[in-house]
Amino acid sequence: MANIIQPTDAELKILTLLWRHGAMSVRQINEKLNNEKEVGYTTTLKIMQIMLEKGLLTRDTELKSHIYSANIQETNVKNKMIKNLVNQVFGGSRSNLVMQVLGNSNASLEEINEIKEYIKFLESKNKTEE
Amino acid sequence: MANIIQPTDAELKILTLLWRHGAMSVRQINEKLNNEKEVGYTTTLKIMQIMLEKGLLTRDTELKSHIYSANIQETNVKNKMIKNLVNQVFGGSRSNLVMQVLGNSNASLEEINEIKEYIKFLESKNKTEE
DNA sequence: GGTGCAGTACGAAAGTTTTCGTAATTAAGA
DNA sequence: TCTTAATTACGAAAACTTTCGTACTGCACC
Repeated sequence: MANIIQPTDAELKILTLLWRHGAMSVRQINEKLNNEKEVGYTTTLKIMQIMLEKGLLTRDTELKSHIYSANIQETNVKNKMIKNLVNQVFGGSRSNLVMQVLGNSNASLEEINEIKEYIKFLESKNKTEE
Repeated sequence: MANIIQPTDAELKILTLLWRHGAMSVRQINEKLNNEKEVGYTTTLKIMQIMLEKGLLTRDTELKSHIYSANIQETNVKNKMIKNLVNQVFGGSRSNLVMQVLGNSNASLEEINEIKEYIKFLESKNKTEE
């Protein structure tokens, strides 16, 4: 399996938009980015061209305005980022991370219930597999 | 409360060593860093001087070789990093992060049990507070 | 065919972080 | 006191990311 590259901040924002909304032109991405923070069109274009080089994106050049797609799996990137965080500051222990999240200040009852449900689901899934 | 600065990668490594092992000289930090990856002594020194300026560290200059301490709480930094990750790629939902961690490949039974225990503890703590 | 508009390509500047060379400083021992 | 070794101070280069200006391209419309 190819090693997952850790995207930069700007790259991550673009990937997130593509994961969420599907393939888009530079113009469309740039407009969405501008909802949060003003950024020039050619800036966005340049970043996306770099991402293309790195293999983070692919594009369809049929039309005049090229259509870009993410070429890296959302789950993989997220897992990679979690792994980095866990290794950097949680001594490699994922449960330490989870406990820090839950223990922190205002983990709502709702969130905790959601997680309990999910654990139940995982456990039932494991049972089935045995 | 003062706004927590997000430390850079190099800064985070140094903070982690100070949190884990307590106050140290630049020489000592540099040696520990070199266990992982070769880095020049003056590089480490420079980073630590910058961290001092930013207020991330304090130092005792009594002795010739200055002794540095972390001046920022481990928990605060970790929470800040979690918050950033959650905002960047989990749409602000902490439970999404937790579920991604748990659901990922090989969350061991042991880890899950650890987390279940912790949730029980949180719930009992809440009950007591009511 | 010429003009204008929207897009792409690309180099280079600006900003940030990391790295390191070199000079200044201090302390200890000959 | 002089020399040496370890340390600190500091500027600047190197590396990486983001930003943008400008030139080039292709197409539609007149």
